[in-house]
Amino acid sequence: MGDFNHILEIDENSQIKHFKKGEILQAEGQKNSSVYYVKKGLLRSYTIDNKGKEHIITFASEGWLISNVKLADLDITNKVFIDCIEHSEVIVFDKNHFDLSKLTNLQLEENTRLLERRIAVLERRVIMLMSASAKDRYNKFLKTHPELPNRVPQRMIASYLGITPQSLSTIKGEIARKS
Amino acid sequence: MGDFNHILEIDENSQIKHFKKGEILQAEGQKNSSVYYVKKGLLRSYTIDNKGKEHIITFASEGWLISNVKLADLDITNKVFIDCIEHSEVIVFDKNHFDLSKLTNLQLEENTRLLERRIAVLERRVIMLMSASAKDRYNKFLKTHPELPNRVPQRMIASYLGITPQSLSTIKGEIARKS
DNA sequence: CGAGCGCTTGATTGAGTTCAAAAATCGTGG
DNA sequence: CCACGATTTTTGAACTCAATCAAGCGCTCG
Repeated sequence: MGDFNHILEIDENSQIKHFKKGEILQAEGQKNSSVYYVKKGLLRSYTIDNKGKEHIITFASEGWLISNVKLADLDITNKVFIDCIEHSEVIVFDKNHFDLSKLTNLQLEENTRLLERRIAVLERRVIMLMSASAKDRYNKFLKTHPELPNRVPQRMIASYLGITPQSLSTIKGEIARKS
Repeated sequence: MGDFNHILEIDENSQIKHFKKGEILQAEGQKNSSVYYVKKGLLRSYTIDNKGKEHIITFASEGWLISNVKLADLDITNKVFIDCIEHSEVIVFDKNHFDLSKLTNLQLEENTRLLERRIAVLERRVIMLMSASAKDRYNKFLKTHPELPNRVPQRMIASYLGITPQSLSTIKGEIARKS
């Protein structure tokens, strides 16, 4: 994740916690949303659409931050869940830790870089979803996250790619048959 | 766009410019990317995929900022174009204006809020693309951008929604027939 | 050992694309 | 201001990719 040392300093507003596989760190609409830094393990954030389907927004493995975006000024509230795919060791930052007015200039700069990185990732994902076939998206996923297929159930990868588990299975079959 | 007065202060690094319809403000891979605030008119940012198809990332009408995200630390460079849909009056901020180390704390806070808003919008778009049909996406678009259909060619709306102009035309026909 | 969950595989269906051509609109120069 | 060419939009037919429906297999965990 780089060297965001200042923003990740552990202080009175943060603590190390352990979560078991399947544990929910943050449920929908939770008020005081935290920011989580994954020391070890694997988390995911996802929403549930109005048809009851899960859509994974991000995976966060070792060294990554995960959080819901706080939107004081916007009526849009993305109902986001965060839970645990593997047993994980996580630094939990109280929202106060990321309270802008309490941050130093250096911390704000680091935070900005984190946000910009996230924007770039999201933009690329939007473009992928609009332009690439399911197979292309899966191949791209394998390139950018080569280690995840071993750690994440297929159905979650499908959910991340925006396709059904059945389609992903078929795609995998086609790829395997070629080689 | 809210009240981002501090970050939008005009200084020696910014200037007001007029652009004609069709003019390109920023071409792919341009080094010193600027940030544009639309006083009047309409801009768009878009990419071109490897099949040569345009995909619109954002529309920016009066009161909105538009820019490419700068990613010093990431190998990913989204090749983004910005051009003019209507004759527009734009404040062009030199990249130095948004040079983090030169910003005050207050400006950094405002910048952070802008970035977070953008993330929320992008996340919702990702979820939309993964869960909603073309018709649903179009209806949602009409709700959130009721004025744009009068100002933007259909094919660009289609490009924004991730569908072909033909499909959008068909969808519009269906909607019209119902009422 | 059996129940349940996840993955695979195949048949069918449907939303959206592609290809093609006609109709409408826009823009520009005379 | 009109006319003509260019671009956009509409419409229709054929096709394609991925979703849905459905059945069967294999593994794990209780």
